[in-house]
This record gives sequence, C-alpha cells and structure tokens, in this order.
Amino acid sequence: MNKIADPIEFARALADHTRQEIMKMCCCEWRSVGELAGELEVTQPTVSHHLAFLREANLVHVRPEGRQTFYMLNQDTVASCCGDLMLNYAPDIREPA
Amino acid sequence: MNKIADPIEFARALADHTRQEIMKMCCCEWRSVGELAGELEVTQPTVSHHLAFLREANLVHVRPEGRQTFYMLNQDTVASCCGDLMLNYAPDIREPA
DNA sequence: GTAACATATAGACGAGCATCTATGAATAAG
DNA sequence: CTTATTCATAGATGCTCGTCTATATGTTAC
Repeated sequence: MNKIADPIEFARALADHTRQEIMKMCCCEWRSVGELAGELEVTQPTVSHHLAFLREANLVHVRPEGRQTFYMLNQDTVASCCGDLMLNYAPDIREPA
Repeated sequence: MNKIADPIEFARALADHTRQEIMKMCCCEWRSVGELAGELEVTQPTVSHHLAFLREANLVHVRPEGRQTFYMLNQDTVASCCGDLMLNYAPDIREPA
C-alpha cells in the first residue's frame, strides 16, 4: 500500500536548499550517505536527517548494502505531486502544442 | 521585467496549509482580503501577511479597487515552477500517451 | 572478539515562521 | 471634516526547523 502524497509534505521537502541539493544528487543514480555528505557542506548527521524526511515523504528509494545505504530519488512521487499541483493551482494552463 | 521564479521560494509558498487554502480560494477568481479572511480560520492581518509572501513570490495578481484589494492566483508562475521541478526532479518520467 | 567504518538517532541551540493584538494608512460615505 | 471601513504594517510570542556535537547501532575485516 503506497503512501498518499501529501502536497504540503511534498512542498516542505522542497522548501530547503540542502534537501533540493540532495534530491538533485540522487535524481538519476544511487548515492550513499557518505557520498552525499562529502559533496555537501553539511555534516553526515544532517544529511541523514534530511534523508529521513525524504523517506517519510516517499520521495526516495532506499537500498541498504553492507554498511552503506544507498538512496535514489523517487521520480514517480515527484511527477505525481507536480501533477496534483498543476490540477489544483494551474487548471487553466494548457500544454504547449 | 518579470521576477525569476525561485524553486525554493515557490516550495516555501506551498509549504503552509493556510497559504495553500488562500491559493485555492483565489485560483480562478478575484477575491478580496476580507472575503479570504472571512472564510479562513485566521485573522485578517495573518491573511495579509500570507498575501505579501505570495506577492513577493509572484504567485498572485493584485488589483486594488477603492478600499479593497483583490487577489487572483498567477497560474502561469505555478505552471512554470512545476515544469521546472519536473525537469529537475522527474526527467525520466514521460507523459502518458 | 575487537577494531574500524558507515549510518542513524538523541539532544541542544539559534534562526525563522505563523499567528496574534494593536495601530497606521488609505478610501468612501455622511 | 469626521467617521467608518478595508487593508497593510509593526511588534511580540510560541513553535518549528536546520544544523551541530555526541553517541548508539549495525556491518566488515582482522
């Protein structure tokens, strides 16, 4: 049973610079926590904290492997939430031909 | 000269229940501040505060008229920001046929 | 088992935010 | 001009959040 995408939780996930950086970094490939922390200017616990948030929001896939944990962005959730936002807040906009 | 849509500011605008309610209420029609405050469970200054935020984010159109001020959601900004989010965070999702 | 490594959790702290009350500014009505 | 109405602004307050350090948990290597 999939978690229902809450529009406010989705927006809150995006409403932070570090979290958006994390999402970009693991958008299209699996990334370990250490990799993420290494390229960001925050500590490892801070990265773990943000990853927990993204996990709660169903915005990342998780794959534990040995002593590392790999994360990858859940693009389906992003697309679903963006679609809902469009339906709610841009119903009169139509796709360019 | 149009303000550039900042994805974090856009997300922060959506990351609050009251602001999402306001956006829904003035999505497709002009609404005065009094109307909005009347239907929401917050005070008029709180509504004005949120409208100022949405104004800064270029998310509403404003039309002063006498002693009232009418607001309407700027759907173009919403669509533009959602499009950017899709490009950044859901590049592998393709439209259903 | 012990040591080293990778991640998660706990607790603390400071900044930011959503809300309120009180008040200012602008407009309409009398 | 005075009063009433509508909205915006200022200041205060309590709560949330992002970050840190310290530590716990789990895993691999020896």
